[in-house]
Formats: sequence, C-alpha cells, structure tokens
Amino acid sequence: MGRGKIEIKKIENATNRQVTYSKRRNGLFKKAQELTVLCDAKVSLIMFSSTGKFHEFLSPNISTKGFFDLYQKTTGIDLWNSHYERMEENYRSLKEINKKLRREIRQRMGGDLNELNIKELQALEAKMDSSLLAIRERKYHVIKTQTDKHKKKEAKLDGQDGIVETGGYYESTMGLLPTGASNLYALRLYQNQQPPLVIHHGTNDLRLA
Amino acid sequence: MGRGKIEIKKIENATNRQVTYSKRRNGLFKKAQELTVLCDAKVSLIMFSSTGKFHEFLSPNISTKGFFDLYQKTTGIDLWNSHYERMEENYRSLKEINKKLRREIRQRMGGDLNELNIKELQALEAKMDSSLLAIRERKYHVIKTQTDKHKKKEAKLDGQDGIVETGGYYESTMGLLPTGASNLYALRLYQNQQPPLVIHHGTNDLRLA
DNA sequence: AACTATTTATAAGA
DNA sequence: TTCTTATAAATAGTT
Repeated sequence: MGRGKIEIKKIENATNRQVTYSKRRNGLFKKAQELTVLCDAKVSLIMFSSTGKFHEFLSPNISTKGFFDLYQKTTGIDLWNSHYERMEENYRSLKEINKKLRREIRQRMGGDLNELNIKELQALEAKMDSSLLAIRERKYHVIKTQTDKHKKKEAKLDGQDGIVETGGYYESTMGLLPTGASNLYALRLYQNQQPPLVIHHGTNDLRLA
Repeated sequence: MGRGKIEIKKIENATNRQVTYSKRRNGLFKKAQELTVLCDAKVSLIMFSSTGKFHEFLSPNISTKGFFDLYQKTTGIDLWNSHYERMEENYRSLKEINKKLRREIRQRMGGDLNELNIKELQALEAKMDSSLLAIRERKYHVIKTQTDKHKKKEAKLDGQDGIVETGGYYESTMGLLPTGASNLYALRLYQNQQPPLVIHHGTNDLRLA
C-alpha cells in the first residue's frame, strides 16, 4: 500500500528498514488501540526492533501483570507460575514451622510456660530432665577425654571457638545471601529441598526428619 | 476503510462486534507477521476478545518464555521478578534458620552433643538447669492454682488438650496449606513477614525477635 | 517529517 | 461464517 507493491521479506537497507519499522509499528499500535475500543478486547502488543529497541502497547483496561496472569490462565502454559506457587506454599509452611520451632525453644528455655497445662508441663519437665542428664554425661565424657589427653600430651586445651563461631554463622547467614539468583537456580533449589519436618507427639518424642 | 467510515467506539451489537473482532484480529496478525519479516523484529501479540477467546501471535524466531525474559531485561520492569527473588532469598534464609533451630532443639534434648566443646556444654547445662527450674516453678504454680480452684468449686480439672492439640496442629500445618494462592496475596504475605530471627550469642541468651 | 500515488484493510451487504 | 466490493486507511517511495 504505497507507491509500489513490496515483497514481504527482510528489508536489507538498514535505514529503510528502520523507517518502515517505525511507520508500521505506529500502524500496528493504532490498529491494536482501535480493536481494543471497538471490540472491547484486551490486547498486549510488544515488539523489539532489529536494533533492540522496545515498544509496547497494552489495553488500558488491564495491567501487564493482569494480562500475564490472564494469559497463563487461558493458555494453561506454565512458564513459572506453578513453581512459584509451590515455592510460595513451601515458604508459608516453613514460616509456620519456624514459628513453632521458636516457641519450642522458648519453652525449653523456660519462657512462654503459661501457655502450657499441667500435663504438658510435666512432659516438658521430664524431657528437660533427661536432656540435662544426657548433657551432663556428655560433659563428663568430654572432660574425662580431655583430661586424659592432657595427662598424656601435657598439651593445652584447644577449641575455644565453638559458640562464638556459631553466632557468627547465624548472622552471616542472615545478611549475606546472594541476590539475583536465576530462576533456574531457584528451581533446582526447590527440587533439592529437604523433606518436611515431622514431629510425633503421640510418643512424646520430637524427631527431626 | 470500508463501505462507510466508522467511529472508534465500542460496537454495541454483539454479533457485529464479534465479526469485526475476527476481521481486525486477522488484519493485526497479518501486519505483525509482515513487520516481523520486513524489519527483522520480534513481536508478541496477545489478545482476548470480550467473550474471553484467546489468540496469540509470536515471532517465529523466539519462544514465549524467551520473549518474556527479553521483555523484562529490556524494560527493567519488575512485574514479579524482584519479588520472586526476594522471596527465594527469604526462602533460603528460612530454611537455614530452620536447620539451626532444629539443631538447637536437638541439642537441648540431649542429641548432637558431640558437636559441642566443654565450654558450650557447660553453658547449655546451666541454661537447661535454670529452664528446668522455671518449668518446675510454673508447674507448681499451676498445680497450686488448680488445687485451689478444685477446693473452691469442687470442679474437675479441665484442659487436657494441650500437647495432643499441638501435635495435630503441626501436622495440619504441613499438609493442608491452601494451593493456588494469588500472587497478590503472596506479595502481601511477604510484606507482612516477621523480622528476621536474631540470636545473640555474645551475651549467651537466645532472643527471638 | 511531509506528501501522495497506490496498495491494503475492512464495513456493509449478500 | 465466508465472499464481495465500495470505500477508508495505511504506507512505499519521493521530496
């Protein structure tokens, strides 16, 4: 539609190509706009020129995000959504577990005890008792071992870095996670996730699966 | 461009609108196709009719996923990606914290003790001791209160549901999370997230922020 | 960026 | 829907 008919194949002259791109792009956008209005349709039109320039048209009655969601819902094409939702679910689950683990610890430290009834208190007391026993046994064992070592080698005790190191580890874990990990990486991360924590209260023991 | 000029406003007659949609859709696709070839451009054209019917054109030289990635890369528009990445980051962080919380609990229960040195063992023992004391105190307090109540009212003890209920809660939390939550919900979820767990080892107390 | 001769798209009718 | 065709609109090549 012009002074002469043209064949539909790549325009080799770069300048010409750019001009035609510009003209036809506007034409396309206008048509998209008209279709939106005339037919009450939702249209998304995105284009990149051969030089990488970007232009976009989107019906005013919808957001890009909404359009994308609609696209997925309609096509059933799953680019990332199901993964995303599973991750979201897992995220919530982890948060919930975390909350409970924290409460567990708090109670074991003697806090939040007014949330517990007698039966629970007794169970907790018993557990703590046996735990304390195990800790003492272990302590004596370590002391004995080290004392033996000491006697044998006349060497100093080493290993003073335990708790402090652990503290540092906690903090670095919090703040220094890498950003900008790719989605593919996330997918792998998800697939390698550890199995869920299962806590058996029936037998009154706490197993960490 | 037809037998008569038309005004660009919504076509009220549904049949007419449908016909026009169909015709103009084809026109748009043809133009998009031509632009792709003539100008060596990448074009994505997606449309939904007012009746919800879906049609799409995509340049043959790219995939939908690739197009979307290109879109994001070029525009820098952050539909979900930064949210997604932050969530991913948080997810990893939570997993890490979870792991540590579990270890914390295991140790408080008398397990994994061989990871600790004497100093740590002594600190743990002391904490456990004072916790046990607090638990016992609380237990006696509850017993006394309930005994008093009992004497006053001649009523039975209630509240037998503590541990069992908690166990059930754990399990339901694991398996019965809702699926298909919307992304918007996820965003809110993220924004409402609790602040990170901070554990101070320097002062040898464990605070849960 | 304009102009304009042509080609192309399409509104209305069948 | 699909075809037809008169007419509106888009645009290729030119300035």
